[in-house]
Amino acid sequence: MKTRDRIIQTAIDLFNERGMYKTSVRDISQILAISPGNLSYHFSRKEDLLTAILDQYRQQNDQAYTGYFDGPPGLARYLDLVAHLLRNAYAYRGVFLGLDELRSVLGTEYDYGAVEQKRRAFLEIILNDLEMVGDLQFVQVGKDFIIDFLAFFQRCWIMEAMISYPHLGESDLIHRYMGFLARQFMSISTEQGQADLAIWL
Amino acid sequence: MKTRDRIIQTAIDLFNERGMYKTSVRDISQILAISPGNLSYHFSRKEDLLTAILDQYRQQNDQAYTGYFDGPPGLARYLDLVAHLLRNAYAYRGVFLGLDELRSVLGTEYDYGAVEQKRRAFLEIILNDLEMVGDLQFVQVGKDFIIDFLAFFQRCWIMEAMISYPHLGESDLIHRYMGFLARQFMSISTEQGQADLAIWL
DNA sequence: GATATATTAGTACAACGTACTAATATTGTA
DNA sequence: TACAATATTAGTACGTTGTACTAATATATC
Repeated sequence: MKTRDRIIQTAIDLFNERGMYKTSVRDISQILAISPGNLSYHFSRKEDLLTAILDQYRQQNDQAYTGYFDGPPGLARYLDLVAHLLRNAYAYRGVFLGLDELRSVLGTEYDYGAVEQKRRAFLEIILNDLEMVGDLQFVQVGKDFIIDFLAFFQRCWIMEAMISYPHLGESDLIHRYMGFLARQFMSISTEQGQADLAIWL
Repeated sequence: MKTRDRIIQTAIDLFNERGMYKTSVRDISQILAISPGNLSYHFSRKEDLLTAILDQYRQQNDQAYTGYFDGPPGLARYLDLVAHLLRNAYAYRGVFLGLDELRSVLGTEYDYGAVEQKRRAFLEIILNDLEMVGDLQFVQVGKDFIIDFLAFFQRCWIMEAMISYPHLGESDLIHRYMGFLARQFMSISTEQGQADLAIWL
């Protein structure tokens, strides 16, 4: 394993354990038994390390999405996708709690408006498909609202989870928040779709 | 105005402008034209300053709640309360983005589980009242889910707002997120209640 | 096998949070 | 008013942080 990748992995671990602002670059280099200068060579700024971690996270998220789009649409498969995304976010939870530092990275490195647009476009396609196959119906609650809700939910659940339920482990959190999501979907599911919600309720 | 209060106010301003982790105690003391040692006298740790700011925030929030409970229950009045809470959170937005540092303060200084319980108890009372006066009905969507939703929404909206819509000002954000909330309430509002939602849609 | 490049260690520096001491203001009491 | 006790202030010092820099070593390329 290359030093660069070992740095990233160690950083993720420490961020999850202690939080970002309580993890120094010297902590990371000490655990890896390399010099601070070495780490500084691979990531001259701490923000560069953050960017690399975010890239890795996004890549894994994208894989999950393409995996979903490779198969037939269906509420059960979509919920599995979301659960996958939640697990992925949990694996990087330490980074998302560093919102403050994250923001300055996002502001400079990423065109966040574009990312947001892309995410919403995906959601619209998915919801349209689920409507088409007869799992969802948007009569009482509008599609636009559900898109807003899902974007909000996927962005923020991990922060609320770490603040409100810091004692819970991964599986408990996934169960709780998937249950929350499933209850929202109750309001827009057909009888056929509600069968897929059952396992999360 | 006492030095202690001036420090708090300046800190809030700088946190909102630059973010917490880009605001040093020396920045604050320089703006106030006092020595770092003076600031260190009032708040020996930066976390103490954070705690003081959070106390002030909570106090203003509590006032808003008691103001609501002093009057008759009603969906319109409740939405005004929420809008008030959102505006208050916006005023302290810089602090909430410092989630990482915030968490270590919350973990030590506050019994956050208790705060959470209290908030949910308030929400339950409010929703019961609104059901009683005939503004809400929980047929399609359960009351427990709405409580989860509101707790989630109130905790996290400001973070999503600062990430996704950093260019928007206070009134635009309030309008957007109150609209979001109102659309969720559509699913649980009676015809009578829907009249109160109109101004936020 | 020589040269160029990539990687590493070691160190230095400014800025940070914070602790400490000495000086000055303010307050309470006779 | 005068004096003691306390509260507040300024100034400074210390260890840690992110980061930049140089010199040394490993690896790759021809």
